[in-house]
Amino acid sequence: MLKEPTFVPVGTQATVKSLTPEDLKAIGVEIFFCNTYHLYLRPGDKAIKKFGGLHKFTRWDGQLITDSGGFQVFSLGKDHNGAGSLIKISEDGVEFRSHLDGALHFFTPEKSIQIQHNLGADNIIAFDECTPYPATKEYAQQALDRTHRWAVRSLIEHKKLNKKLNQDLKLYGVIQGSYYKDLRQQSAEFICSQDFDGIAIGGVSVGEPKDKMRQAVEWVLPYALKTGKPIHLLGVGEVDDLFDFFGQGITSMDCTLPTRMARGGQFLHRTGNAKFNLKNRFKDQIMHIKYKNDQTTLDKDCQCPTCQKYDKAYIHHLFKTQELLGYRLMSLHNIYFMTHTTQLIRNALKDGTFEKLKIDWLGRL
RNA sequence: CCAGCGAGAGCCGGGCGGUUAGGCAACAGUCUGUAAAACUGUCGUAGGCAGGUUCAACUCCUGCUCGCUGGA
Repeated sequence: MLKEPTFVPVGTQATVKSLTPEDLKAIGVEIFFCNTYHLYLRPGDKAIKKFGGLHKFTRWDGQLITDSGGFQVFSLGKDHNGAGSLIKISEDGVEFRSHLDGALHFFTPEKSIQIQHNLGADNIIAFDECTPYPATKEYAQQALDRTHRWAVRSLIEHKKLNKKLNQDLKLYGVIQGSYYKDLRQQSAEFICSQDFDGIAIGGVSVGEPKDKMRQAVEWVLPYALKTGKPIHLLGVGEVDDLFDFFGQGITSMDCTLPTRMARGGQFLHRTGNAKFNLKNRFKDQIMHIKYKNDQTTLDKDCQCPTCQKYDKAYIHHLFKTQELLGYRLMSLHNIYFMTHTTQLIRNALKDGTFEKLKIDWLGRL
C-alpha cells in the first residue's frame, strides 16, 4: 500500500500508453492503475491469471492497483454522441453492454472482486457507482445506499478470496455521496467503519467546478484521516490538485490527464513564480506555431529523459507529423513532471516547508 | 490547325438553376478512477476570364484563356 503521497498514472489496458515498465521506473513511477472492466473484456481475467497475474503479464515489478469497473458505470452510462447508454443498474449489479461488440455482461460486486483477484494487482477497489454530476439528492442517496451494500458484499467476497487463494490483496472501500454534505459524511462514516485496508474517495472530477470538488473532499477527509489508513483520491490529478490534496493528507491519486494530454500535444511545465493562479498555468501546447523553431526543452531545468535530449522544435515536428515517438516522449515528460512534483511535495511535508512550496507554485495556500 | 474532355478555397473533391457538400492541411480550444495517438471550433459572399439567359448561375448558353487526350 502507499504510505507517502504518490501520483498514480493510469494504464487502463495493462500499459501506461506508449511506455515500458523500464520507462516508468526511470521517471519515478511506483504504481499504476489498471482497469477491471477493460481487462475482463480483453484479454480476459482468466487469461491473465493463467499468465501468472498482471505483474508477470506486464513484466512490471512495482505495485499495481485495479479499478473495480465502478467508473465505467459512469462513463459507459453517459450517451456518447447519441449512441445511448451501455449500462443498466440494479440492486444486484450492473449490466454492461460491451463497447467492443455489444455483448451483454453482468457485473456484481462479487464478480468485480473475483476478476480483480484473478488479475492480481496489489491493491483493488470495491465495486461502486461513480455517481454522475449533477445528481438529485434522491438519486444520490439511493445510489449511495446501494454502493454501501455493494461495499459490504465486495469486502466479504474479498476476504473469502484472500483466504481461499492465500493472497494478501488490499481492498479500498469507496466513499460516494455526490455533492451533498450530509450524504458525503454519511458515506465517509460508513466506509471508514468497515474493515477495508484503504479508503478511496470517488465521485469527484465528474464535471463539477473545482471548488466543489475540494469541498467534497474536505467534508470527508476527517473521517478518513481518523482511520490512519491510506486514502486514495480517485481520478484527480491536475498540478494544483497535487498541492491541494497531498497537503491535506491524501496519500495517492490517479489520473489519466498527464498521459492523455501528452497524446494531445499538451505538456506540463512550470514557468517562473506565479503571482496568481491562472488557469492553464502549468500546461501548454507543443503544436503551437511558435514552437516550430524553438530549440529549448519543454520545461526549463526538467530532468526527465525527454528534456535531457530533445527540444521543442523536434517534438513539435513529431506531433505535426503524428509520429509515435512524439506521444512517447511527451508521456515520459508529463508523468515525470507529476512524479517529480509529488516528490517535492513529499520532501516539503517532511521538512515542514510545504506551505512555502505551495505558495511558490500556486501563489496561494 | 481540328476534335473531345476539363478548369472550384492552401490541396483533393461530390452534387446541384435557389437552401452547409465533404475530406485533408492550417489555426485555435477542450480533456481529472481512458469507448480518447480523441473530441470541438474557425477557415472570411471559393467557383479560370468576359459576356448572355433567368426573379435567381458554381450549375444553362456564347466567346476567350489555360491544361489533358486524340487526330491532321
